[in-house]
Amino acid sequence: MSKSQSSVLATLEKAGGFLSAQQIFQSIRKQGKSTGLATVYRTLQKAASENIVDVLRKDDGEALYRLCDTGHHHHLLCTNCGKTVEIEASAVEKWANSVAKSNGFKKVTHVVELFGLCQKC
Amino acid sequence: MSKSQSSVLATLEKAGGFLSAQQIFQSIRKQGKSTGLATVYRTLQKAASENIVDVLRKDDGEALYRLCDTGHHHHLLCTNCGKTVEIEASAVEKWANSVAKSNGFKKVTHVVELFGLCQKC
DNA sequence: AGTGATTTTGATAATCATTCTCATGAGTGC
DNA sequence: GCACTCATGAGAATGATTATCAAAATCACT
Repeated sequence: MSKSQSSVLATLEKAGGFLSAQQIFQSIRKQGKSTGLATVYRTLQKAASENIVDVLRKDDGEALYRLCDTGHHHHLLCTNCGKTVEIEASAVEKWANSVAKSNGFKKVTHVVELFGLCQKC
Repeated sequence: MSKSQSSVLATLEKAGGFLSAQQIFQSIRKQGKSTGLATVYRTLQKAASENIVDVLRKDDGEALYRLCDTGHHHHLLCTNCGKTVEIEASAVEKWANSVAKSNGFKKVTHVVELFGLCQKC
């Protein structure tokens, strides 16, 4: 892991929540370190494909990233306060794959997100 | 409702599934009708704010739209040709509700969509 | 129908996140 | 030091979405 790449992950770790690629880029620059957007995106892509970070999208389509060391999972998001709960859903994974297979689809990905109001809200 | 606007909704109705704004635009043009991207987006935005259409986003951030007064179900969508298969998923419904309840969430809705390449593509 | 006012349209330009390109630089082994 | 590989990052390219704005359609009223 190169220095540039660990800056990206370190930034995410320090934030402890969701950040956009652009925010990460600016944050690293503000620390005086040299980096480029391409590197940030590359690192994030690789980390996402290795399930090191979680990706989700804001309403306007911008991607947000967060460190997640718990493998593939989904989210339960409070639509009021933004609180998120990570969900284990191996049942859903299996279901998605079998549905895809029985319809002749390949390279299947899935989106499963739950929304609601948490206890406080 | 103007003629242009109903073309957009009619296209969605005929498709019965998710379409991107770009697909809708091209589909209307292929029918020989005159339209512009701006109009398609405007119509879609308004319809979304009035809860006439559902919006969700593919992995790459592109927005997909669907008329949303049809009964609740999910889709398996070909990311290449746009073919959609409707999926019965009562198992997923139950799972979503139980997950929500065990986390103290109320008024839960969910987004479950599968993407992949169909046999032809 | 005529007229002036208001709304809608759609071609085009602008924006913004993301990806691509490629010359440069850093690191590694010999 | 030297050759070689691979990551880097500046800038260009891409693609969806949004803003602009003049022309066209529609409306309200006579």
